[in-house]
Amino acid sequence: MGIYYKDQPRQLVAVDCIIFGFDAGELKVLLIKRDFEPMKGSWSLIGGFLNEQESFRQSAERILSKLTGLGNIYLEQLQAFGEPNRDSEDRVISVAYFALIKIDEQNQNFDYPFEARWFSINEIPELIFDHSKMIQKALDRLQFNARYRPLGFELLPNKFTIPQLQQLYESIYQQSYDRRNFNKKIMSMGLLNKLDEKQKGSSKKGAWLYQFNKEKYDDLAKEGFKFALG
Amino acid sequence: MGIYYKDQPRQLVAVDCIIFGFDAGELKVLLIKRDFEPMKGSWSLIGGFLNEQESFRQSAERILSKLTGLGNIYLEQLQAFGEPNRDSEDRVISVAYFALIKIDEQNQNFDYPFEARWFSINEIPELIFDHSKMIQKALDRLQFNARYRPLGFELLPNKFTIPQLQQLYESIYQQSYDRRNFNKKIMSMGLLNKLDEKQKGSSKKGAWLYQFNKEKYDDLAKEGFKFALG
DNA sequence: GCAAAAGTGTTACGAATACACCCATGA
DNA sequence: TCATGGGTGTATTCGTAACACTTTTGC
Repeated sequence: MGIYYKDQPRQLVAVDCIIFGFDAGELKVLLIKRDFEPMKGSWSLIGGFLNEQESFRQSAERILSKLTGLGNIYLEQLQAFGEPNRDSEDRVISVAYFALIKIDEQNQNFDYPFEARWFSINEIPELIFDHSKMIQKALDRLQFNARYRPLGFELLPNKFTIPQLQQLYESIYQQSYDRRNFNKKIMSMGLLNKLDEKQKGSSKKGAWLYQFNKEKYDDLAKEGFKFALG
Repeated sequence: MGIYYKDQPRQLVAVDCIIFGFDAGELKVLLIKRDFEPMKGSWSLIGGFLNEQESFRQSAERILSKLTGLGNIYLEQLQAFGEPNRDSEDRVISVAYFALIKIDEQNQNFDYPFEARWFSINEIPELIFDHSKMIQKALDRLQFNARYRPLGFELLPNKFTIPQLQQLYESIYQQSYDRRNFNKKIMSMGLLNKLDEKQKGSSKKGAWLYQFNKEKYDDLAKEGFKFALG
């Protein structure tokens, strides 16, 4: 505790998380029904106040891990939101993080007192405060970054098929791509390891499974390789 | 003033500005010798505490306008920095903005009690706290964004020559480009208005002056045009 | 045997690269 | 007249875009 800053104002600081997932061919956002006042019962991003002695990222990880039970999630700071009246109750600065998570059957049991639900990005309900704006900004950032960085793989299961990857990009950019060209492009990067397994279910023929080779990407990136897709 | 958040901790919140400029063929950052404790006399970014009832952007504008006397500057939030011990005195959250300014002869008289100086990005001195990291992040962001958005023009005078624009990109990306190809590329976008004036001084022949046509860019961008340079 | 999704190859076009000479002018 | 930086065109290469048929298999 110092002396030089003692007359400066202090603010409430929160961390809010925009959690993206990909499921059933659609890009989705995880929202909760808020379980505390003000605005209890309204749809909201998940968030919480920053603890003393905790970094923003640690705070985001704590919040995410409490809700989803997952660790090791892709997390990136979006930006800070600080309009003086953004919260109806009192001035609260919010640092927004966006998270990309791999949805699968196992991790759909959220630890939350009220409801927690995935919403397609085309069907976001009305949200409290400036949370809609946060989602919009997060989506802009995801669209901008996923084009030039291999973020998409964070939203797919560890093993995925090319048609899944294509669907993902189509849902991020809300447009469709030619199958042959998409295939050629992603394959020409040499960043996918083909496995000896097929995924059935989505079709009778089944599609080959692949894994993203992060090590290879890191090596190539060091030498100036520029990922581009979408 | 509400009741629901009354037991939450409050933090000191500051805004720091990374000010980029382009001069003498080099990308530069404006730094100050800090005029208050702690770390008085050390090189630092310019910043200040967030006032009550002031947004981050307003705060950044206030800080910038006090130092440079300039308004209407390109400003973009970089991110918030919040490591608990980033400031030696007390916990201070800092929201960093990066600013792109058009350096010219008129605006070199800074209103600052100590020294304020432009440093080439290759010769940044030792800075207080995490300010070096902030500059590094800002530079990464500038490099990433300037490639796909017409940010470069914010660093050039209103009227500029193609060789100046090329030098700017060369200094941002620390590499050189072929004159003919650079020319062709920027011209093919159709975003520059050629003026009927030449700029002498840098050469005997003189180079034609151009202006960036922001309206045209905005129109094209709406229709999906993707700026790419560098 | 047929419906539904997966897989694949070729051609055409446009963008990026590599490269060299002339121009205007001040000294 | 010459040194300095400004301006420009073409050929080649590479990546992107357009396009249709065959394969597998569950029903």
